[in-house]
Amino acid sequence: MPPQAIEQRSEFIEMVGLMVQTFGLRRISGRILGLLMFDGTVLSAHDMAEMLETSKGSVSTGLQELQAKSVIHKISHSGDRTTFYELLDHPYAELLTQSGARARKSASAILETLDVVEAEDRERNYRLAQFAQFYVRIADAMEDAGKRILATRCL
Amino acid sequence: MPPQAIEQRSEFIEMVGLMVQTFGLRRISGRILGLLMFDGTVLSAHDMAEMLETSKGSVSTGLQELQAKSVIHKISHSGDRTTFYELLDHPYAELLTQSGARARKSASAILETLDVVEAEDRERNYRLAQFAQFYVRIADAMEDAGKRILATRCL
DNA sequence: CCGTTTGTTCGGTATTGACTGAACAAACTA
DNA sequence: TAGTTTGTTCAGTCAATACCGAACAAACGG
Repeated sequence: MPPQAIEQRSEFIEMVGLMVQTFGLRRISGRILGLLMFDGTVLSAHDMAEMLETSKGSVSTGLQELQAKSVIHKISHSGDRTTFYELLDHPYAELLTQSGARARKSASAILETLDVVEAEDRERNYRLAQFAQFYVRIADAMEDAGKRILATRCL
Repeated sequence: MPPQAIEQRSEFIEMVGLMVQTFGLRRISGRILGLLMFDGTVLSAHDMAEMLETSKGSVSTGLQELQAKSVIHKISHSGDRTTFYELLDHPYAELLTQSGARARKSASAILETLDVVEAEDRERNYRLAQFAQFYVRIADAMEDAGKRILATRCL
């Protein structure tokens, strides 16, 4: 790989590391994701730690996080004690689904307050309901986006 | 206000404080937002600091943040040196628009990498394009949700 | 002008949480 | 069984950053 390409790869990996933080993922998880996306290979935790110049511990927790979010999964070959990891087919749809679920949870938490509070203040009821609606909209939007990604992917 | 209601109010305020962190807002900003939503009143920075039992400095930066996000705006009455703040009519739509814009920026950053990298690796091109698509979908979804909120609000 | 009230700025502090690395565990080979 | 490779856990460290509060600024009344 020419030095310029190495630079591009490393920049991409770092960029993904920063970007995924929006979804509550660690930077290390994003860097692993970036590595897998850029190289398109199946990799062991050991190799990742070397390639990303980081500790095995960080990689281990990052891999756990990415598995919990259904972004990657394990692969094992018979006669080889190493476990490898690769990107799943629909890595992003799952992220969206989970973000949507979180938003829906926020919405119901607000509605719960609305239930508990005395109903006499109409304006407050309206404000809280609107706020809950806000989160419902986000949840819907996330789930829709997830479905759309699945749909286009299957073409 | 009965002690139970005070407890409910305070719980709601703290909850909003935590929830808005998803949007990259400070906790203090969310607490201010929660206060304005629950009470529905126009408040000065001084009063907020007292009510939230926090420093004036924190409130000041929180108010700046909320103004930057177009969630609240200043109000001044003639013959009164105090500046008050109140919720805007469409506080959440703007948050969504801005989140959408950020997602769109991520998408174009990925596409930029796609441009720079040698085009020979078809599979990589596909993976990166899919990743960019992911962010485009999110951006679209956020903007749609924003528009829908504006639409329902105007009924 | 001085005192008072209101609000901002900014250096210092405290807290959160991601990362490290060493110790441990597990799985395989010789 | 000892040795090697691979991976996880967890206590400790470090860095990022939200918050505090003191000093400052601005706006007004007396």
